[in-house]
Amino acid sequence: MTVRVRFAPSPTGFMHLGNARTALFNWLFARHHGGEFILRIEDTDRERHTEAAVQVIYDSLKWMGLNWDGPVLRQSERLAIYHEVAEKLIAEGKAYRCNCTREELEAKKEAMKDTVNRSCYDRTCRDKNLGPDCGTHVVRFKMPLEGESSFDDMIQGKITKSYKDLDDFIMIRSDGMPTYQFAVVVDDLALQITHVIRGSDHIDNTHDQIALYHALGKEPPRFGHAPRILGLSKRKGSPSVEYYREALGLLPEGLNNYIARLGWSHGNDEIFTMDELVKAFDICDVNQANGQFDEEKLIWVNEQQLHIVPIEKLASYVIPLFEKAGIHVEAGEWLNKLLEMMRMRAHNLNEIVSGSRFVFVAPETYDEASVAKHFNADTPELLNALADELEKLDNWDPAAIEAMMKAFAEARTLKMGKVAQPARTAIVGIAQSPSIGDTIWFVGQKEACARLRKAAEYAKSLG
RNA sequence: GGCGGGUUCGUCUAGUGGUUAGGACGCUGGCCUCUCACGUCGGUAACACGGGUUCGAGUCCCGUACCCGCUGCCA
Repeated sequence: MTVRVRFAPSPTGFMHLGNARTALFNWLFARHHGGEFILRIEDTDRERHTEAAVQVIYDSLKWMGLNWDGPVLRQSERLAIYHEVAEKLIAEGKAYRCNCTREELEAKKEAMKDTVNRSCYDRTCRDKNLGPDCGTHVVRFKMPLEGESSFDDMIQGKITKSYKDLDDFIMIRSDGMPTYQFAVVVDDLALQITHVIRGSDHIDNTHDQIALYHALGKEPPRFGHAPRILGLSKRKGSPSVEYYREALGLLPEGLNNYIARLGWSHGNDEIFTMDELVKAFDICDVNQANGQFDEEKLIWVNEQQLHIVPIEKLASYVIPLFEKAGIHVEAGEWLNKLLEMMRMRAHNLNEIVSGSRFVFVAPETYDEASVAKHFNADTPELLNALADELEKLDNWDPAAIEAMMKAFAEARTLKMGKVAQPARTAIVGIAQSPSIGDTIWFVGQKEACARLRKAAEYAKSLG
């Protein structure tokens, strides 16, 4: 039997990190077992979903690299099937029509308020055998009254619940739309889903769903309920893939790696490529306990991925960000070299762009602290002399530039820092940049000399 | 309230009856060094609590506390 799993989000307009992890776990499970990963849009709540919201799901999944198999299923397009199944269950006495009004239900609930178990519908209509002509009505599932429901969760272990705590839940609403609880079973059956991996907030629903499978004479799939991610408040904007991607300059590999490790582990391993994740992922190794989201660690994991992704891939991530910053770059050897230089000192994609800016744009101002620390009365002469030397250099190469500067410093009995730091400030605008040879090399001979001379003028103006 | 789950450093976690309770993030000290970083070597800090079972319990059982979820004609 080939493994078939699905990710079934409802289109809310953004991809919540918790949902993203559910998608990842499903995808990893499918790829690990050579199975299929199906995408289904849960849009039975017609008020809430829009096409733009559906597009967000596609975009986020694509960015994360979680490609799905086959066509996307839309619940809203399958109304007829739900009714067919509901009618069949009614005919078999396994479901029934209920014309209790919302007001009546509300009143009953209010009356039951102080009783021991106030959570269930009182089953007024259960044995009335109401026909389709009973007015406005819903269709309810006829839950067994005695015994207990139990299933072996791939993550949580054995979970048991007594039928007396289970409700005659609604399958079809009075407006004819199926409820999630009902549609999910019909759809998972139609898609021949073998394993359902979802958030632990669905644990209690599972008993209802299994009862439905039994009523339909079908074998339920295996379930795996992943713990929740805590601490994703809306405080900093919506806790979504889109938000963190931009705010933190994430690589998909970084997000995936972090999110996978939150609630799942593989010995002491921390950093995984996507291939390694697929190989190592086992749903049984997922934790039962909820986990606290830790942005600091996300940042660190992302940084580690920044260090190891193939350089061409890194280039493809970063080129659009450069464009956005008004800097045009093209893929190629030169860009790769720049990225190799920057990736180790940047913590994320955004910092690669901001840290590389000096290569393309001359500083307009000089950082105050850097000037205070590295510029003095000798600086104009020093920078001009250095520019002279640089101009004479006919071997334009980072190592040669550095060697020249070392010799330059030595000739003046200065330490390297006394030359490199003023030069760096002059060229970058701040005394922080990659190694001085690389820094100058990337700026280019002519431009570097110009910046040195310009800074010399500036230093002179300081008096 | 009822029901279902959970509980190892601040955080993510390893651990499946005998360990100096390990790793990672963070924080912190040193080294490296032309700066910023990277890296590297150290330090910091945990078995929620109370009862059992056992020669021996973070590991098994029970209770308490706390946390999460469900209790919708939301998904």
